[in-house]
Amino acid sequence: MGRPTRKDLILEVAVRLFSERGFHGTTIREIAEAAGMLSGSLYAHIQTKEDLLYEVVMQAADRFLGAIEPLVVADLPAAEKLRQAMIAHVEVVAASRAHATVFMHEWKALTPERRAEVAARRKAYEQQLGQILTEGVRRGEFKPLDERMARLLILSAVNWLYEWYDPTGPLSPSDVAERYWRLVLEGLQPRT
Amino acid sequence: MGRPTRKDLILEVAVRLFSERGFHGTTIREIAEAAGMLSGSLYAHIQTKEDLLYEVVMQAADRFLGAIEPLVVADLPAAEKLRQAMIAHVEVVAASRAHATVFMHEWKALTPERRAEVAARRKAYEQQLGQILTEGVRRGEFKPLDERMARLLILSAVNWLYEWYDPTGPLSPSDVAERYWRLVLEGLQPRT
DNA sequence: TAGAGAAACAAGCGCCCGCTTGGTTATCGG
DNA sequence: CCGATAACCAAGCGGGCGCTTGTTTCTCTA
Repeated sequence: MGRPTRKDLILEVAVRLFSERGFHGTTIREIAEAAGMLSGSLYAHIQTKEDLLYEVVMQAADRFLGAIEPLVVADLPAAEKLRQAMIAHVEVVAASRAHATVFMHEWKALTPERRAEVAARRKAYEQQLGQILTEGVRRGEFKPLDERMARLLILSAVNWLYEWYDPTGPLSPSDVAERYWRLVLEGLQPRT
Repeated sequence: MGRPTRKDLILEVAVRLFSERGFHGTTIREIAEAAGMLSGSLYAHIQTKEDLLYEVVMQAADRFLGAIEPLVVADLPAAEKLRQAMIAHVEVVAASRAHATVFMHEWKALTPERRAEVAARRKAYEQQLGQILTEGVRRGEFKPLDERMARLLILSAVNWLYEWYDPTGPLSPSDVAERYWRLVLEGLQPRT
């Protein structure tokens, strides 16, 4: 964790531009200019443009996975695990919204091998979430439910955050997560 | 109506390629080849590459809006309106998954004027959904709730469909919509 | 303060981009 | 079977793309 290197600066600039214009919509010259240099100078720090995308996407994957992994094995009720997992996820989006955007939108621009690598991380994340749900059903904390659809509903909610969540707005990450969590647990219907 | 024109063929090819590789990741020459002609021949039918994107995105917007609009004014309970709106939305995704993908991913590649036009359609759609929710709360069909967050939860679920839903799989559009609808209405928790 | 290593520049290569132009072919009603 | 019209081809323009090469400038330490 030393002070930021030039590479860090370039990655920071790249993730911002990729999130705004997409990978194919961003040129090496634009990245270089935003980093305060000419395009050729970039290549003292990177190999290819796609390497930049790969590093950004893997950084994002690590942040999301790192947020949920310690929770799954914790000794907590499933509903509480779910709550904390959602908070952690929103916090990652809040702290790295550009990363989240690139992670969701641009990973398909990677080469097949790297795309497969990212797909594996995605799957791992989904399985962690699925595990919380399965455990909750087994413990009787959740009703018997369509585990896949419930997982997809929650995943959709958190994966869509990058489209609208503004961390400078009135809702903190835990506000958002708590509200989603309540909605998902209790539903829209009044208790009869 | 009438039989498909060359323009229709080109749009069909374009939406497929845009959905697979993105707008900036697709070249005019690729579209032309997939349509069985050379790149110059395309320009007998279109003005610019971006016009193609615009037409595709507006087609998608019209399909989604056309699916929800007749429902909002119908004389039905709010929960039933919501159910039918979700079914209609999933059916649009099932029938036009490539359109849905381009609509969600590529509209930011449009010029500012056209992007604003699309944003207005999106907002209109969200307002229709919000209206159903507000009405449901007023009628006592839904508990008093955070209307914005409930709207975002449902929107996230249906807007994420293009990422995973396979219309050739075992779940029909109404299967998917019904399951989401039940989850959203009833929540994960067992009735105590 | 000399010199090494990191960082950036200047210039440009080969390629593909979106798009244009001028001419050729296929189709079909009269 | 002629002529109009739509559809397409062949060729290529100007420009921007990702990336390379050879040189210069900056910065820190010995």
